[in-house]
Amino acid sequence: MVRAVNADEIRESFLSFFEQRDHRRRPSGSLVPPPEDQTVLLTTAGMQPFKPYFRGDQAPPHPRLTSCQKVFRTPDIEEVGITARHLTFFEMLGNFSFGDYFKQGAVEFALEFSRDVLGIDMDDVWITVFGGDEDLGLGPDEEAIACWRAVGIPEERIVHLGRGDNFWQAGPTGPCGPCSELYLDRGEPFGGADDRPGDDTERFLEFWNLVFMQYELAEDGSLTPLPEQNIDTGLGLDRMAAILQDVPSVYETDHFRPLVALGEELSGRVMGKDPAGTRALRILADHGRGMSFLIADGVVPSNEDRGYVLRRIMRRAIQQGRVLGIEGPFLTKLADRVIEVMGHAYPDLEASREVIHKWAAAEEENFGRTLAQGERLLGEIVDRAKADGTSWVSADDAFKLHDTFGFPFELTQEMLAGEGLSVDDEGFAELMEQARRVARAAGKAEHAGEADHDRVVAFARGAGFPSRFVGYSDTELETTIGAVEGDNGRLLAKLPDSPFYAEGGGQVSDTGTVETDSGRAEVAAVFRLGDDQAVLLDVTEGEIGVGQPARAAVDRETRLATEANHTATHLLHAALRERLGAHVRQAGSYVGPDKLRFDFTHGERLSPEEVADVEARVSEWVAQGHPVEAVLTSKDEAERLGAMALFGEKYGDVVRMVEIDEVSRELCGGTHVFGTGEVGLFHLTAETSSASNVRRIEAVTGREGAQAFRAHTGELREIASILKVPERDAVEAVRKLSERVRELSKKAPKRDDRELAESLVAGAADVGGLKVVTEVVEGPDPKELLALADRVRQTLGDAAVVLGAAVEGKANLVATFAPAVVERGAKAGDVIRATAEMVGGGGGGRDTIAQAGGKDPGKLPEALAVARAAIEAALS
RNA sequence: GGGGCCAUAGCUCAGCUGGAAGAGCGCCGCCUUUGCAAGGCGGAGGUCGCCGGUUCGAGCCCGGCUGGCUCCA
Repeated sequence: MVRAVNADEIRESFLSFFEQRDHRRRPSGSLVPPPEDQTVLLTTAGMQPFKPYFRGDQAPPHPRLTSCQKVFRTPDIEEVGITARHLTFFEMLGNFSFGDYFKQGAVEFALEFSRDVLGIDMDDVWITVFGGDEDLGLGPDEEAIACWRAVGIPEERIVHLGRGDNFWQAGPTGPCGPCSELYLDRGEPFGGADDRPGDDTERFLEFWNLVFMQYELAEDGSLTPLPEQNIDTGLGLDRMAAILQDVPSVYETDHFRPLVALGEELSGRVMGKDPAGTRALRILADHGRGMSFLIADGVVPSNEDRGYVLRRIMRRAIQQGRVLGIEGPFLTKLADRVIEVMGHAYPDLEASREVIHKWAAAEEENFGRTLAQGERLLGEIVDRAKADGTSWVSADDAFKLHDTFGFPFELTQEMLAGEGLSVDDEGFAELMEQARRVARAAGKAEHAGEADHDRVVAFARGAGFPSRFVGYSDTELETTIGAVEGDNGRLLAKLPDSPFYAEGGGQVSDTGTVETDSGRAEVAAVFRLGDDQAVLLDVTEGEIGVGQPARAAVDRETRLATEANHTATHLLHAALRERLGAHVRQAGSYVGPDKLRFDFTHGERLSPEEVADVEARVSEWVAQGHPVEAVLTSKDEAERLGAMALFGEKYGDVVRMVEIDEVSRELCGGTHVFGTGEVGLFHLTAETSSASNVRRIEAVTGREGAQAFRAHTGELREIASILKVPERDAVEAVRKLSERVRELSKKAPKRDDRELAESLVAGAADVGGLKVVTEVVEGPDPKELLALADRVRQTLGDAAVVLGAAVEGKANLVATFAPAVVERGAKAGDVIRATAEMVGGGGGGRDTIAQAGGKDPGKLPEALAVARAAIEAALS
């Protein structure tokens, strides 16, 4: 190797290399994809933020781009720590061409950078190319082969691989193309003499993937050439660092060594000594990075979606910490170490330190509870197994522990081993696979609306002109019907200028009307297509045709209500951050004319005080009448001003920032009122949760708020009038009333049944030396009846007492037998059942005490005669 | 998007085939002790999450709602 290079230098030299070759450098996008991209949970490739450019939805700012992109991949999570190169989180360097240079250019750049900048000996580099595929109807990628040969790679080091390895596609349809990879041959110590790239051995290390996007894959599997050919490449920073630093694994590079060292310091273990410890130390390092970066991008540990991905790596890290024998919490230390190593390259990370600490500590505590519960349950399972004398625990038990209670299987195994027990691993794996299958099958049924969306996109493209949204300033305007297409009795239309807001950023689409000289239509839907849009019209009168001049008008009242809610959403967001802390981040929202719903990251339910404070703060800002203004600015400038970016920041140099003077700045494409005063009455209607660590607030404003206020006032007035107190005293009055009710029911004069009891005692019969009472009494409810029977029996000593009473048209029966009676063969349960039958009911209980009831109180005397007979029969 | 589970005293949880709501810890009072920790005795504390159904009777069975935990996609 020419020289050892640290990872930061590799990153910088890559970006500047391509910058010097007319590529524009772009910062890494968030790990959280923008909301428009529903196809992935997390950013998994360098090209992902550029998807709109690759798809042609949006023009790239420059035909050549280069970036170092944060990516997170979970499919290989099980491999992490076991192999020398698998990671969940890593940085992907890439150069991109949009209709500019193609295979030859990409190959030349890759060669030049590898050889001249990285100093890699090209004699050690092997190339793989797409070798053809019958299903696709494609032969080997001769063009790529020619390119490589042109730069001097000999034929024997160009390996043909199949569709699985060297053909790239993002999904079942869409842009795709062959790819070509660069491998470094590390020689025989790392593998056999016959090994080839693509074999899964350590000898050949893949370090750069060049994707040649040149086809569009249709649903029927056919390929059509793309009008513009694109280049997308990916070079894994950490793998390259391992190569250049001449270390056997990515974990020994300068980006990882300090992280592994932390684990070593905390545990006293050493990487490379034993497989389990090595794996654990590596997992700590990898997951520590992933955790820190995910949280910095606004993800919180949760039971859903990307939050679940985060929770999983956090819990795996905690678990591995236990394997290492680390005492106490350590995730915050791990995060600090990650920030130390990466913070200068990613200032967001440094800025998010406190938030990362908060969630790390919270998750450790949370998982601690889960583990404690699991340990208790497992203890019970162990006790049961020991009592049964088996040495075996069923897969069902272990799976339930994992699936329902979140207790790691690994821990189950370990704890059982400590008790000399074993568990059915295979059965467990099977149950696991079964659960996966079920979940996958269930997930399939989604994506129903996508065909519709595709059709709308096709229509919009076919129209040949974009629709400009002018609704920020104009809600009514003269335009023309640019294009139409029938759609199930409705009309899909495109307006060159449209006042209608298309759903986005949580805000719902506008409603309104479109009128021409020949017809009138209601806007049924507005489709957002990147910066473009299309409207769905319900024609209510006459006809509407292409080319007609038209008047488009937004339903102002609805729009205004929506805008009030949107501005209130920003106020709410600001108030929550102020009151609860900077960890509060928007996690989804709904802004409609009827209400607003705001989801945000926060660990626990809001206390009544917090809710009241937040509500008061928002109302204060409303009353102060702050101006609201939207400004177009650069992303950097917005960031400098401290604007809150929504999750999944959008690319593009120009961003729209909504500024509420002195209160908040947020990047936001929605429409707002001009001043906070227009929000009117802000009223919080609900505080719930939508996933763990995500709270949901619903609120109303303006007219709806006033409506809620009137309703509540009405109710309060009614309460006050019922209580006959002034409104302001209603709460106190209710409190007193409630206390009084409580006192009264407590002190309620217990029926004085002493006399009744005495007379029953006096009337007791003697059956074979035991006292027997079977009587109908007046009045008592079941509880009192029981108390009475108890008193009688206790006075009599060894006695059998059966009492009946009629209450509210029903018969109640109770039997209480002294142990001596039971010993002689009379059981309260049996007697009461026979007795209850007479009154058309049933009953039961224990040998000494039993209850019953029936629907026919008139038959009580006969029933008690039956009881008497039954007791006598049993005792004789 | 799908599955599993939970909700009983301030906390952690028992509660059997439906038949008188419990334990441990915590809290209050008294006793013991030089003090503390601990111990002894006594006590307060409950809408069994909410609504409905089945039943003579529901903490327990059934349905719905709400809240929470958890696994998978």
